Amino acid sequence: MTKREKNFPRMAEVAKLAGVTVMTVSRALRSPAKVAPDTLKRIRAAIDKTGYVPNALAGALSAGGGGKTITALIPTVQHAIFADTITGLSAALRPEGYHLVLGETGYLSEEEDALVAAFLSRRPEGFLLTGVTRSPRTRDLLKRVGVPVVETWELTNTPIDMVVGYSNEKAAHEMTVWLAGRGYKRIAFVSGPSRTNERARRREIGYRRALKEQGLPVLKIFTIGAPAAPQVEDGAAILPEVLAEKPDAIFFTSDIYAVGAIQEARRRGIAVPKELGIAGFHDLAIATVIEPKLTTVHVPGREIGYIAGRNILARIRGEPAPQLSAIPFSIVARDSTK
Amino acid sequence: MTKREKNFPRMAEVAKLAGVTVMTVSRALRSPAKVAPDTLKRIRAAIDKTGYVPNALAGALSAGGGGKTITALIPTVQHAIFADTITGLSAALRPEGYHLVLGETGYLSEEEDALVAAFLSRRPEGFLLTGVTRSPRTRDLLKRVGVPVVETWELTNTPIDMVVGYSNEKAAHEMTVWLAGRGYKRIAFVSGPSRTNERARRREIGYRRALKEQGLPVLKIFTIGAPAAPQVEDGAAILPEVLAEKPDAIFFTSDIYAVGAIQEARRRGIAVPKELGIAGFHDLAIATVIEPKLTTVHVPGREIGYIAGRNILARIRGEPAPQLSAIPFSIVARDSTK
DNA sequence: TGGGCTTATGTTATCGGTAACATAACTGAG
DNA sequence: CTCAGTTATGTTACCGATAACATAAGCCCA
Repeated sequence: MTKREKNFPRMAEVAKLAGVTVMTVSRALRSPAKVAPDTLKRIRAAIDKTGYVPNALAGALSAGGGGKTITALIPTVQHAIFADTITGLSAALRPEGYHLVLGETGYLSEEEDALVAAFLSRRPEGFLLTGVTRSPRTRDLLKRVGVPVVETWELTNTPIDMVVGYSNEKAAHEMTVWLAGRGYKRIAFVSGPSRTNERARRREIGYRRALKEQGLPVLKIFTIGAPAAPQVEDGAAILPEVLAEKPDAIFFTSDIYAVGAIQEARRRGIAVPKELGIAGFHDLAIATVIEPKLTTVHVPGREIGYIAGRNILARIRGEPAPQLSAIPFSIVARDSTK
Repeated sequence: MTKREKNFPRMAEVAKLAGVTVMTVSRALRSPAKVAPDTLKRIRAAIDKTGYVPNALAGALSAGGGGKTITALIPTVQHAIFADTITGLSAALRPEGYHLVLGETGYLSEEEDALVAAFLSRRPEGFLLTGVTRSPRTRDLLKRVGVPVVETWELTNTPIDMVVGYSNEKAAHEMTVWLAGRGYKRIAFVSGPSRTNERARRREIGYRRALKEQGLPVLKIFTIGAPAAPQVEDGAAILPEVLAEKPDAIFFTSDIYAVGAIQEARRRGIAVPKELGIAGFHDLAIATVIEPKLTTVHVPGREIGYIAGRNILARIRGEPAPQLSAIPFSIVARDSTK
């Protein structure tokens, strides 16, 4: 790649073909009303002929703005809830002509730091980040440059800029209380990799608080290790250990684990929900495919993405946008609990 | 956004702070070996102090290249197979410092045309496209600009540039033959929205060819209408109509439909696979969650993305890359067929 | 000790556009 | 008929960086 773009025609070529200067072509593209109809026609024809596509990089540089892109950093698209978020965001962005640049952090905080810096160099006009816990360095950087930032999937009173999400603690609390209300006494909790996943951590806090309030025993808490997208097998593998605690219900921080556990319970001849209640989190598609259908917490992945997108766009336009948007979750009672 | 970027510090500020010209800063960043160790230290300090992040837009413009981005256009991230492709692509790109710009076409060809043009303005260095059928306008445009393009999820002898995928026709053919081999005589076929989904179309062709070869009757072919990501309910809803054809097996173009059908069959008291065999396509996670576990065609979503990424990068570097990469699929026999 | 070579840094032009101002041609009212 | 106001287009400077070339020290060996 030396000093000239591949085969992209430039505005200058269009201009020459139409017998005008580049400025007139530029105007024809961004404010056609200011160009004589006849000239406009010639320019349009020239654009067609050359297959000209404006260079947004150059345009943005000159206009002094960003490139009409929003950057989203999520742990992985493999997880349906984040895919939902992306779809929601994408839906918010499209009508305004904004593009989505996607980065996967693999649940790794260092990776997020690296990606923020790297993506910043592309001068996005906004950021969607997952979670609310991050390195001070990244916080500072983002604050300093003053780009609209939405943190998602959790709430906090001290966002970098804005938050869109729900309280994972409250959600887990609510589910635990609900389970207690169904008569379960020994409710176990199986967490995702809490070291790298703050959402899992908050859920554990909510679970503990609920047990204390209800006067129920806190059983040994199990944590699934791998900092990656959850796998059904993980849930199956951990079930035996959890059973050693003699729980009458198990609350998993992900439907995926819960499904694995149900399958494993079936293999072991344990009746769900008769002998053992099982609850998940997220309300994924598999929750209604597994038999018995899974009791879980429905979380609004798509709305989070959409609202986040709307808020970022509002900020860009200089309109007011809420610092905190709480999106409601809900308990979905199905057949895996009594 | 007037004439100056928000709060992003510029190289000039770093330069002043370090007591050098911008050129020296630029060098410190891209070829530090050419800068005196002492100067380098001062520059690094200045960068830290200012929180400077290079403006890749300007850099790319000047260097005459693209912005180290690859654009991927997929129907939707909602569908796990495309999420897989994205993950694979992302994995290939990351080590080389390339960024991924994502567009969702919603299975709409016109949307794809619009997105290709829009994304082209960002001067990506490569494109990943889904499928091999597209408007001549888009084909021409992409050919003309000479950007590396990989078309995916199908094969063709006349790609715009490169293809990475497998033959959907062959895959469906193989599954149909396999079903015939298990003794099924009246094999029905339920297609996804074939008007907007060429993959579904090709699978139908494979299915028909197999039946003809096996001397089996072609039953009425059912097509699920909505041009969107498949839903479990669609499969359940269509089952009664399909049953009117008295099939002894049904081959769905997606696991998602197949799962819905299995659930509906259970509701109706039809024994799967005893009275009715059911097969899907894609080998999604739900295929092993549903009971009986689903017989399906395993397709290599992640590999497709990864290989596509590798090929694009090879092209960018001027290395040879295969015009056609066939990635193997496989039949996965489980319990939903006899 | 001086000219050739290396090393470190600066200068100038340029990437492909757009903002702001300048100018030329045309319009219409007094 | 003239001059102000409009409309259509051109000129110049600049966005933030990098390539290519230029220059100034420092170094070495004959």
